[in-house]
Amino acid sequence: MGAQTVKLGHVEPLPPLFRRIADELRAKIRSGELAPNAQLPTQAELMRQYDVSDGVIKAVMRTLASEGLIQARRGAGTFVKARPTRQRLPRSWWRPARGGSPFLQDMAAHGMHGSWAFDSETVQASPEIRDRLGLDEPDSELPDVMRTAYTFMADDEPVQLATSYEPWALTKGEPIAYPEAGPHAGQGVVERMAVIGITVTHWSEVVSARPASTVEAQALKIGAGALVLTIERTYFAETRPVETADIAIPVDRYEIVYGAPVREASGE
Amino acid sequence: MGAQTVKLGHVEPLPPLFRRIADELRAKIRSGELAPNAQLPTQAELMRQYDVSDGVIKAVMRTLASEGLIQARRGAGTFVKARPTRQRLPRSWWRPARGGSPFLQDMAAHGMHGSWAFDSETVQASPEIRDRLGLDEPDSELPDVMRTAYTFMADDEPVQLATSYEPWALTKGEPIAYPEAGPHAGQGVVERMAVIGITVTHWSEVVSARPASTVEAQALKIGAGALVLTIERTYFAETRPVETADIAIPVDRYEIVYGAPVREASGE
DNA sequence: TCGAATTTGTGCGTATGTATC
DNA sequence: GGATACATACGCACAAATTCG
Repeated sequence: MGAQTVKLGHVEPLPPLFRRIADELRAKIRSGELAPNAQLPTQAELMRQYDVSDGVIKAVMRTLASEGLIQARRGAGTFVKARPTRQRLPRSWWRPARGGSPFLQDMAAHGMHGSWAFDSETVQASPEIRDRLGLDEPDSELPDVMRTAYTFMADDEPVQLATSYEPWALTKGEPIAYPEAGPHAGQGVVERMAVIGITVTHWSEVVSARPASTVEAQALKIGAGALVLTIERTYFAETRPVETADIAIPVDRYEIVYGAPVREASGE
Repeated sequence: MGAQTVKLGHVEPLPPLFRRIADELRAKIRSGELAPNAQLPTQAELMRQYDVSDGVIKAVMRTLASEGLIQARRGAGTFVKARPTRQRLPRSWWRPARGGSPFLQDMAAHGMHGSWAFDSETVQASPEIRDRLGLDEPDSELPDVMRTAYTFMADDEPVQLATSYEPWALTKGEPIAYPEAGPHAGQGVVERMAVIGITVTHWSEVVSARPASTVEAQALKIGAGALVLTIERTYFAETRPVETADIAIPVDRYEIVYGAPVREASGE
């Protein structure tokens, strides 16, 4: 049963020059003819080889760079990006109800050393965050969420940016009001909520991707416009959202892994 | 006395022109001053407004387009992209051991009509696929995997490309050898494997993102180079991989959702 | 239906800035 | 400092798609 190709009555026009050249170079990279870390011919050299103007070659370079295949270093040259078996950031289906920071657990399970920096303050939530947390319109200027910005590091390399939001109405005056201060600092949302009698029952993560913003690129030490995976994570106690977070992960160095068991049907 | 050069600490250089202009336009879009579906000034107009050359404006447009904020239509103009509340593709933690195609179930659960096209053939696996399936080097020219290429549609719009690989050694001669033929056509991997006595115990999905290839862009009806989320899915029977698939999903129209319960610690 | 005007896409050539070797 | 190499910017020409009288 081979592939079926149906030719309709119209001719595909040739792709533009820069795309055809990009295709050629991409093939050479994938085939290994251009090995990882090898230097590509200089742009001037490529202009001669293909007999095109510099604009075309630059478009080719932009294309391949946006695919993460090459990296240009000003003054040095353009190099095939080594694909050093991207680190995997496990996001376990299994989120234990006790046991400390999920991030540290995941890191430890994979032999990495995790650490983080943070910054907490109470603010008024944006409409989107209000929606995700199921909050009403604020009727005053008072803050309605605790916002905490995290930078997570694995082996001293930044791997995640996260901004977490918790309804201030839930945690105000509680010992866990500041996620990273007090006796329960550094623990996960599940554990901290348990302290104030809230049982987190499930979580949801919405995964997407986009180019990094300027600030994200700086914080993650990646090039401007490099891709990041984005995760909107929300923890629920039954139907009520109790925490939500925006997470950004650079896609060229890390990939994320989900997994779960397959089970016979049962009540839940 | 000769001229003295005094270094006053370190001055951040201004971002390049095209980036500053892109920042300005991005802000106008986010603030709503440029509403969704509104037409941007033409490139010629922008050249006058900012008093820059056409190359700069084109770079600005490329930048914003790559961020998914605008979309240019040749001959017509450039428009702010409406963000039509992206459809969510649920990827349930819960994969029932019985019940037919997971894709159809997910679609039905969200009130969409799912359908798909496919093409199966036996081939020799690439080294990467061999690695994911735990297969040995082939010692002949004989095929070692069944490859099936799928195009999944939701409400007649392509939403996923998937290429599935199953070890031929497992399924050769079995009634489920061809995933989409015979009495068990259209069922999920879990169910089909059960037919030949293999119990799928868990799954793993590695999520990443990259620009779409030319063929992917055509199949998904998206622009060349638009972003796709990629998933490497593998089903396991205990420790043995029994199926793996490469999945591509356009990021501008769909986002994927994972979720699971939080539970007290127990054996598994 | 047709053609002209408009608008974006591709390509060419040149000049200058800046980082690296 | 000099040579090399990529990044940014200017300006022009033409192609391709759309719009509109």
